[in-house]
Amino acid sequence: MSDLQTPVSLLIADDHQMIIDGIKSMLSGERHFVVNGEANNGEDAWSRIAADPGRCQVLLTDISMPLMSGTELCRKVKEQYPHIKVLFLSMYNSTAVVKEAVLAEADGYILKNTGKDELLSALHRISQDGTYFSQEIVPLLYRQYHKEQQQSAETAQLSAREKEVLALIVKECTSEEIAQKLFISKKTVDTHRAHLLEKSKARSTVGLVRFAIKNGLAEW
Amino acid sequence: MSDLQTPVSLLIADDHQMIIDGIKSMLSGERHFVVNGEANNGEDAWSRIAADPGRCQVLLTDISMPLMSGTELCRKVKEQYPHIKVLFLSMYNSTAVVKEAVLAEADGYILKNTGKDELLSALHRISQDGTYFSQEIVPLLYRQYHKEQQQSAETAQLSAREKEVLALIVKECTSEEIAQKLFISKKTVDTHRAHLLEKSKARSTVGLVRFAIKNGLAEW
DNA sequence: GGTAAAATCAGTATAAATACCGACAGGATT
DNA sequence: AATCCTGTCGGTATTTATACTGATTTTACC
Repeated sequence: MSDLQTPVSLLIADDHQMIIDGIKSMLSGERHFVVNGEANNGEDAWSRIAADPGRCQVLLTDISMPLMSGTELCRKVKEQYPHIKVLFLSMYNSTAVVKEAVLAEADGYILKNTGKDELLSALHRISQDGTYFSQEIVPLLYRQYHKEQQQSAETAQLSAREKEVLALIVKECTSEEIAQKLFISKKTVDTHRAHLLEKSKARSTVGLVRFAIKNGLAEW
Repeated sequence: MSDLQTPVSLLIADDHQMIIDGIKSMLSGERHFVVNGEANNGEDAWSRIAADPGRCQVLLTDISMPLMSGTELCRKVKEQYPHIKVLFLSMYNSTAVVKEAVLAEADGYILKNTGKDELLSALHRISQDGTYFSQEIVPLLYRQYHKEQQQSAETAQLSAREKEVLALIVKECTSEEIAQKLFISKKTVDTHRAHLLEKSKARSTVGLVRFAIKNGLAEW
């Protein structure tokens, strides 16, 4: 994929400029990698890739970003330009988020609280057609893999409708209001709430909100 | 405070190692500043400062960290070692968080989505006995200053007890449970809740949770 | 020593959420 | 054909939260 003469080109997408600048500084001494693009949101990143797909070999992206999330960005990239490798940079190590990333066909996933060395390891592995997942999240993947078809699901896979209801709950809507907005009965909303409580193992609406936040299921 | 011969020594506290490494990389070319200490939580940072107060001239710290928050760390530092400058690095630009920082006698406050240039400007200003607050948060400070004594207070200043109750609400406790934990009547908890709803302008408990998150009033 | 805010508690009433029960239609899967 | 999941509703009952009004004590501050 790359030799010493032609470094691997990177595109960094993160809404925190400090992270971008930090990574650029870290890699400034590296001859194997060169950052030749940056974006502060998913849509911007997508435009840059679409404008010149050959310019970017590895996409280093945050999960939660404005306009377009990292996972959505990843999906689009993998669909259109499967040659581009995607490495996620995330704050969260929750099972659901990791699972989302894997389903989006990510090549790697590292946490922001890891250091320079691990970043370089990840980039090396990924640019050589490998994958790299932080040590902290490997157990999550393992557990996920082995419990996938059990309904125990501490992670819970919510249906589309349930996610819709949850998003409105987080927006401070009452069941009545949600019913009106979705053109369904309040009773149906209650049923969805009950299922959400089960799947998220929450005790109350507050728990649902926490669940939504941790799993990136609501706009913030 | 410093000349070209003796660079300004920095201590960085952030639970995201990547931020620390990023800043170190950014400053590696700078002769004016030298990072000679790092910590991943507030307590660790405090230990390092207490161990050798002369080693650190500027403390660069995150707001939300495990064990001890950045604001608490700042308070202790300013109380014991007022010569140490404190620059906050934060994800949030909410009025309440900024106010907390200012009340803790911070010398500066910059957002993580700002870049290398602004970081250097901030460090220069602060190390020369000045202050530096990100452009984005200046309006917040201004507004805060002028609306301080009005009860309109879109930010709301919660009492210690109210914060205590709010923290438990976010932890999925019911009013009953909160009452038991704080050894007060459920009725009193209800009163606190009512005041919290007023001050936060929330419609329900969900709104309180959002408020707590946005203002960094609950552990996450 | 007065004033203001905070913290405490009570009563009453309504609104909202949760816990159960049961049901049925449609779609996908086996 | 049988099964499972999703989405859709209804009834009933209980628990929790919210909206009022009003009150006392403590604390802090001027």
